[in-house]
Amino acid sequence: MTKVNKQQVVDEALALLDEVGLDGFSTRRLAQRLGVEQPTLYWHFKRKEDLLTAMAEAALEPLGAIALPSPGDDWQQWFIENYRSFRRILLQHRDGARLHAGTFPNAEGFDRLSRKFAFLAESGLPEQDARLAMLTASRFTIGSTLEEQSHPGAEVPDDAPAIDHDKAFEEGLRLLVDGLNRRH
Amino acid sequence: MTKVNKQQVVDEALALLDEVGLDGFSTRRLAQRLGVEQPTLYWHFKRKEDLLTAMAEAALEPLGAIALPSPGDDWQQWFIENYRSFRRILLQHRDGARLHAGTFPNAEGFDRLSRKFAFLAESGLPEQDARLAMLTASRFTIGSTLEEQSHPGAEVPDDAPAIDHDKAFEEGLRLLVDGLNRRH
DNA sequence: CAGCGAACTTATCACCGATAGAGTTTGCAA
DNA sequence: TTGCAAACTCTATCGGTGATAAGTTCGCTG
Repeated sequence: MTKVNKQQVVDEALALLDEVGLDGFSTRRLAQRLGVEQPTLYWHFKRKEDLLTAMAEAALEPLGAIALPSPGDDWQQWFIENYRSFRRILLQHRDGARLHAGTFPNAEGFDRLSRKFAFLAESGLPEQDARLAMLTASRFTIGSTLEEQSHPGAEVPDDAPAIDHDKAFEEGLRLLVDGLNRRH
Repeated sequence: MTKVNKQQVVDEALALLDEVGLDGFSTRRLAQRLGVEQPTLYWHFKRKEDLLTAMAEAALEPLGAIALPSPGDDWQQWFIENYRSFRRILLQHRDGARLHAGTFPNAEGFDRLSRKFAFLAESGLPEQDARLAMLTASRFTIGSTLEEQSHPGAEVPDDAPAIDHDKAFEEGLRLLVDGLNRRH
């Protein structure tokens, strides 16, 4: 009788996700990986969705290890680097964007969010602009990573515009910052 | 033996989608709605995913009815109105953003896309900026609508920042245009 | 009428998320 | 040390899902 705890379940779940993708992800496969019968998972998580939520939070955890901005920092540089990190973390796991999309920030994430907002405000940005920029950049990032992780199979049908995702994202962020700059 | 054609299937499928959402959408429910047995659908579409693709294209069809820009038009106004329309169409159906995400533009959509791009270029925007702006706005729109259509059930947990989606989208677009303007 | 293909049916598969309820292990208290 | 309760896992089973195979009917064309 192998015993597992929540943390093990979530860790193994993310590993399974990387192997089979979100569509191939099932409680049965996960249970097999853990050397446990499938209904066992339902003791740890009431519904599959709860497990997915825990996975999404765990996947986003590296974001907590990134230093928050300090009052002296250059806000533009920080802004870009912040969403660059966000993107990198979403891309860390297969279907990471889909997994994350439609998730509420937990209490900790909320706190970090308000601190970032305060930093931008202290850097001279009007509150409204700061809030807007963060929301816009966040949605842009999610939209970008989501598209980037879609259709990883079927190659672009021949005509192939072949987007350079890294470049497109960097320049998109730059465009947002330019917009902020125009408003001084 | 009721007979159905592809168009009927897609139409009824979109109606069903609006009722039950993408997660509740099954071939059995759709078949019942059409007065037909479930495997019948597999004569019209080889896989469920093919049906979903057809649905996504049909849902986007109203976009084809929107006039393309004319050489004399104001590019800023057109740009904003274009993505405003895109958003409105994605919001037209329940889970419309999820349905659309990860879809390739078909030949017709591709043609329209290149015409829009040409219009921006003729309006004086550098090609690179035009391409970048369209890509960025598109991903921002998808990210926004996706978030907007998520968690339509569970109310924001109490602290409720209560985002005004319309306003957030409009201002996000404006920010992008401002960024373009800063580059003249 | 004969025949042929398009459209639909019945039957069935393997898999999925989820629940019920009984069994086992663990830790702590009497 | 015994005993009990909580933590954890098991077996068995449910209804639902996407998909396939093989047979049947419809409608047109020769």
